[in-house]
Amino acid sequence: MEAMARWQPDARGRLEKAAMELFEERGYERTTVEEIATRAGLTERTFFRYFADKREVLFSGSKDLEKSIVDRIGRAPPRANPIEAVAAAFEAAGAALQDRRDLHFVRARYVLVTKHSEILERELIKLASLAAAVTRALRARGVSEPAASLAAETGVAVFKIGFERWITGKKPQDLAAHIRAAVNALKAVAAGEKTPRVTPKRKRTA
Amino acid sequence: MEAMARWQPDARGRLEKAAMELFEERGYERTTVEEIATRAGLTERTFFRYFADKREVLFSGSKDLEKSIVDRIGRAPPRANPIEAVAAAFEAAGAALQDRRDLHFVRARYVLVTKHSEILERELIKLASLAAAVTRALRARGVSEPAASLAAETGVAVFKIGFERWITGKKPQDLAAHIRAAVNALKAVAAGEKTPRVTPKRKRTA
DNA sequence: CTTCTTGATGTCAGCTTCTGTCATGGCAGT
DNA sequence: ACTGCCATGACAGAAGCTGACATCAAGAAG
Repeated sequence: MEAMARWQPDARGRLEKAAMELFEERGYERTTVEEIATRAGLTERTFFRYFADKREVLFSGSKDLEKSIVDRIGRAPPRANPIEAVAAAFEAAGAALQDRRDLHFVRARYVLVTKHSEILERELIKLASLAAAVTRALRARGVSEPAASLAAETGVAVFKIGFERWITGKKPQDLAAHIRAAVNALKAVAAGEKTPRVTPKRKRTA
Repeated sequence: MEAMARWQPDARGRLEKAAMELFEERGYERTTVEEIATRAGLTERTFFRYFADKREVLFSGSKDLEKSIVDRIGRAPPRANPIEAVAAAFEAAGAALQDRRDLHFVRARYVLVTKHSEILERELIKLASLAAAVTRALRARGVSEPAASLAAETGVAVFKIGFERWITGKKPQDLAAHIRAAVNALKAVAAGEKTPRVTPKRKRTA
């Protein structure tokens, strides 16, 4: 018989799993860190050794995403223009995300982000950190400022919008395709394309 | 003699002033809400009646900024293309900000935002809310999605970058000019301009 | 003038998040 | 067997934030 290890393995993973379960069962705000830790067979104190705060338990994937994107920018053809390099990197990262992550998890997490501004704040700062990393990657390729920052920021914007349209979309289209579409729309907008005539939305009554 | 009013006027303003003073004197983290309230001649509980949380005391101006920008988009010439309308609105708002706000305050606040990720998070969600408002304003003018969102997001990106370059700049140039420059750079980048050859930054040693 | 209502503030108890500090006890290397 | 390591636990406490109720001057209503 295997000797009992002193501790169950993968404390971090157990905490993440327990957290998502409880957030889905009771909602984010009505789940305390103590409950998460207990379900994972640990204590509150240990939770805070793995995660800087309660929200952080939802963001274990963000380092991978950043690394994947930065790496792809580093490997882009030497004289590709910044927008193309960034667009291709985000598109590929989108495809990877779609492949690797459970769709149920991605949806549940998206609901949490949209429903709780506390979590949205964290999401936004992760995206800002991603933009900063992309900026550095572009600078390393010789792109000057402010072009590097602008390409990075617009890349993130395109990713956000593509992701949102993908996850809320009725037909299960490809995330990468949504991102590509957003890039193309951005180019058209930035080129000063005339506003297509469309029925204006009714103004809200103040 | 004037009868003493029961309460000193402008509790909110006193709280904001006390907060900025203490943040400059001791730093953000080492200032408690109780200290802020006491300096303003109030109690902690009253602070939380005026501000949803400790960070919010630094963001009284954000509603004005949003309103100013949305209004200007609403008043742009009827068939202006989205990017131009957005760019003009942000440029004008930048000029207004520069006119109306004390430079010392703007700088001190900028330092706080860059130094404390907690505050940066709040700043970013305010900018996201601004982008959402700009999107709605464009939609009301008949701009379709995703063009409206993209124009709004890039507008915010341009504002951020213009602001940053203005506030950290050596020569006290115009904020509006920085924003205008960022818009132009963005157009060039989005048009797929060739990377200008520039000395690449040294890579960080991992 | 008296009474009533209102609204900004105070008081207090309590929860949750997050941190510092020290204790515990298997496990690995010697 | 000894020893140091290190993931975890235990505990106390600060700070942020909330709900409930009390206070009390300033008008409004009568």
